[in-house]
Amino acid sequence: MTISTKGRYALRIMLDLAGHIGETIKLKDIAARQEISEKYMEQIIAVLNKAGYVRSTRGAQGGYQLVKAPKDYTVGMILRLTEGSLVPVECLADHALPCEREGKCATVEVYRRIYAAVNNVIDTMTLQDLVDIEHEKAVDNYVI
Amino acid sequence: MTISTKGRYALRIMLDLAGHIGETIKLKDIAARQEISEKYMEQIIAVLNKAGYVRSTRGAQGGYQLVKAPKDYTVGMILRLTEGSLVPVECLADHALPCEREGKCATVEVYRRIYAAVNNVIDTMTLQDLVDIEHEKAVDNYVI
DNA sequence: TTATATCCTACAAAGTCAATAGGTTTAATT
DNA sequence: AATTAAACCTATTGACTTTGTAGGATATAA
Repeated sequence: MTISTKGRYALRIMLDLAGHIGETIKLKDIAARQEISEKYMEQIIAVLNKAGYVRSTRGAQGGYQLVKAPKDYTVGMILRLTEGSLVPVECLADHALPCEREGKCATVEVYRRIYAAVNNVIDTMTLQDLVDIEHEKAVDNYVI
Repeated sequence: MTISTKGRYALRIMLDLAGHIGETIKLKDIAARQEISEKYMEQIIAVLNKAGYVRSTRGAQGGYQLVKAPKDYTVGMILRLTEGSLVPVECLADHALPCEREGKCATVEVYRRIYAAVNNVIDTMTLQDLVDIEHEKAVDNYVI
């Protein structure tokens, strides 16, 4: 039931960019701030780029920026893109071959509910929510 | 985010036993009904046995039975036992080493909510619920 | 005593994860 | 024009996990 580094890093990359709206940010800087291997991040941001979630500028002084506003990216969009489907069992996937146990399998109801609960969380949180949480945490740190 | 066969098979084994209360059921029969490798099931039911979720009877005419009533086993108990913790990220585990990013990491809030949502589902469903769902499905099949 | 069942441990094939490595292309700067 | 800095692309690899298989040892009913 774990979310892999790929999806988690993707979320942190997007959140980092969301914290620098209007700027073009180099991977090297994100890698330094987030303490993630730059080479590995290249592969992850390539996916975000191809999906049109970020825009890249090549060459010296190049980098990345978000295409849309942070509120326009749900956590679900980012995780699904990078993790693939978040189904707890294969038979719930869109492309799944029909399962012959379907008509009598009671346990699938467990997985349906888990899936719905997870989707509900990730589809109702946006990058902007994470930016806000980050700011609250920064304030907390200052006060304490 | 997938639940492995180990946890899924454990749930099906427990549900199978829940459908035969008062009887001592051989693994061979469960394996046949559930279409799961008997040898693999041995390993899974050994975990359930050691945890005291089932009682075994050795020798000829032996087998397994539930120790308690189906309503007394939550899905969560069974999945956690066989899958291990269901945390979406390691840092949320009980035994986790403190994360140095804790104070500023906003994304962990996503995982906290996912974890809570999953726990809510699996801790509010019992084996008895699954038995009931199975019966409903059987009725549906008859009507159609 | 035989048949039948659980119990135990080792092993292995296949797949996935999490990078690492090494280059190519593009574009700004000098 | 040459240099530098950045994104882009693709292959490979080590470690780990998953999903079983295999082969026997032990216990008990008939």
